[in-house]
Amino acid sequence: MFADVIIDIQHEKLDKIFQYRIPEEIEDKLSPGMEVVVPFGNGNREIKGYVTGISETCGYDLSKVKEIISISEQGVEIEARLIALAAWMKENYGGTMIQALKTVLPIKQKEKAKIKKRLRLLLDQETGERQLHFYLEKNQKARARLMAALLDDPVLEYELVTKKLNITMPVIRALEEQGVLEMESEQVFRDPVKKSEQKEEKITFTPEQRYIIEEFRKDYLTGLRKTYLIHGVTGSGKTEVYMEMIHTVVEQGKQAIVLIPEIALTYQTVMRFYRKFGSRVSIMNSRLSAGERYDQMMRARAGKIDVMIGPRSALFTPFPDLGLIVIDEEHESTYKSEQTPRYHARETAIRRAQMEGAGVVLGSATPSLEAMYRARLGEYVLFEMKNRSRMQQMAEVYTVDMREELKSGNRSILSRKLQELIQDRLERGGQIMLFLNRRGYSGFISCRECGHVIKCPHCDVSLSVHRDGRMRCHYCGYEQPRITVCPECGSHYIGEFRAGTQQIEDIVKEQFPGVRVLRMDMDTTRSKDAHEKILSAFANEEADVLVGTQMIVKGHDFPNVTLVGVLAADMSLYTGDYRSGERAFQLLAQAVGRAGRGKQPGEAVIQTYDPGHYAIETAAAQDYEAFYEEEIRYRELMGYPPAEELLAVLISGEDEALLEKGCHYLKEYILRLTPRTEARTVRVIGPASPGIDKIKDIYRRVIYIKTEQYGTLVGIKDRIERYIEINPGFDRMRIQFDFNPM
DNA sequence: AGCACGCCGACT
DNA sequence: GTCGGCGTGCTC
Repeated sequence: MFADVIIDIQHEKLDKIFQYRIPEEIEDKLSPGMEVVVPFGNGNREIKGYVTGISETCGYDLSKVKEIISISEQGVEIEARLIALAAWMKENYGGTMIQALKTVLPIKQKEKAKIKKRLRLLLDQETGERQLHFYLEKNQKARARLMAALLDDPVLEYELVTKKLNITMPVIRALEEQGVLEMESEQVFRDPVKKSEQKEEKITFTPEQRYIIEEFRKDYLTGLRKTYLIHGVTGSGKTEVYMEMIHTVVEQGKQAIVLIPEIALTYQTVMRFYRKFGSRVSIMNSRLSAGERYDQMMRARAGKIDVMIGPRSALFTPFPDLGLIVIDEEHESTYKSEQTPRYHARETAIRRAQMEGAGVVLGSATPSLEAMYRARLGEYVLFEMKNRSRMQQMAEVYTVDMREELKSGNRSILSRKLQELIQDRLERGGQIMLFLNRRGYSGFISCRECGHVIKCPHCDVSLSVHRDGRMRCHYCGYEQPRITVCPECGSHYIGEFRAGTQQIEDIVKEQFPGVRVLRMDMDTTRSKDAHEKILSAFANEEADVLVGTQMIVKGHDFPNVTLVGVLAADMSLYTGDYRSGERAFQLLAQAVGRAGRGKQPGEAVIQTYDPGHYAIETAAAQDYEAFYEEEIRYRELMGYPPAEELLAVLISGEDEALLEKGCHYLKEYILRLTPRTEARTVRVIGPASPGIDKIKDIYRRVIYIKTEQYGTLVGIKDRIERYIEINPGFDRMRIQFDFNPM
């Protein structure tokens, strides 16, 4: 008997299956999912590996096949279930089995968040120079190269040294022994949440809450496992409902996973779970160290935890008896993975639940079109929560047409209505949130005369102007001084387009002297705890106005905020993909929902150049149903998901001409494939450039395939995978699959 | 990633 | 000649 083993070495070239002979003594003990020790390489050094399958035959030269040394102590059956899930992911989302496995195995995750190693120079500049001369004299080129680099910059990333400088480990070790440098690895440990007072609040549920809790309980206790979609307006108390459901599950001796978008994973939310479930709750977030993450997974596996809260990756927590998966803010795009396999946590959760006999609960104030569509089809049970729980009223919303503002001579970014309301709030001591989805000091630069936009020479995205007078590319970091003359037509009428959060901050300060403003965007939250610091400062009413990007509208309750201003609603409206309407609606609805979370009623102002757009109209009216009806009609008409299924085939490579040719052949192949499969119902679009068609000198193209059956797309994906393996030229391109991209 | 192997310049 | 450093190729 032979075992398929994936070895525990982090390197692309070794990212494949190796077959080993299974010694007789362990033959009946070994099963897929177990951790084993195997001999590897010339020196037969002992390496950990994971068994993914067992077979009678061996596809490799038998004389070269080695034997498994032993089974690692921890090897448990739970991973076997996750391997089945990984296989499903590979099948449905594309990529290799290894990629899928790495996504799913908690052990692999530990490696994924690899520790950054660095080299630090121990000598001072003078001794260093002498050492450099010494190496040069002895003609030790590699050592000299490293030494010179260290003299330039005394701390170097290990990756940079090995990849860019082409220095190998023995060289580094030699210098280390000579006392020239030291290796250091950064690893930050900290407690997930400090143990604090654990007192359970007595909550009285609204009739809506009670109904859902009871219905779920009835189903669960009679052994029914379904997928539920809770459509609950902001402030309707979804979290309390989740907690009661989890309580039901935990009572039965089972465990629950709660997925939350990373950004909403706040101290407040977590504390609520802590108060209810005490230390049987564990939290995972990106700030936990690799080791700590691993510990959490092992605690879960050992049955020491009942509830795991975390982002997308927490979905693979190896609980011994999983009972429920909750996905909060189900519509968030962070639930879709950006790396192969590009899985969606919603679908994958439903699959895992099915395999392990668990239930799934999806919750959102603005459910994704997909989820609502499935609910309407009867695949999910739909629950509605239409009332805010603590007798709060919905905010009053005003839509302001900015074209009218301009006509009346108001050239400010703030409309008169908004200015008036800000003034009113400042006088009455209420807090204000101003929301704009753009980063930096201002936007891109364009020529008023010929329309030319200044772009990054490598990435084909517009450069952003920063306050220091330089223009930067947000993808590759390229920068150049600010331009004053149009390089195309020579015009001097060239300038910034629209404003950024920093500019808004300045304008507000100027227009309302003495106002206390906090700003939250990519620039101000770069440092570690900046995010929480800004939010808690605002919550403590240390500022009157919070100006920010997307991140300020997600999941935070500020009871004293009674005015929300959306400064440029259109910005998310025309991003050139079919989800832009949905995204705009969600963003606006969320922003509006931030107003009036306390005792006082709230108001919101939406500024737009297109007040008649259905996404803006329905968001202002806070009418999800109306939005859904309009949007689904558009999707059905155009054949977009969820009405039809869409597969994006992403093709990238350094050679543009080769890429064009590859795309052409690929499209031809797909077209040849389709008449045999599903006649005319399969449509192939492209190849086109995705939004940005060049990043870091790598060209990108995309071919879209639309059809009614998901299965058809999976079939096409399989055929393409085989096609590119057989045909030459494709090895110099990268091909990825993205099902129903977000 | 980490090990063996083989090439190549420098030094006895 | 031989020693030691450095690049290359392979791993079931």
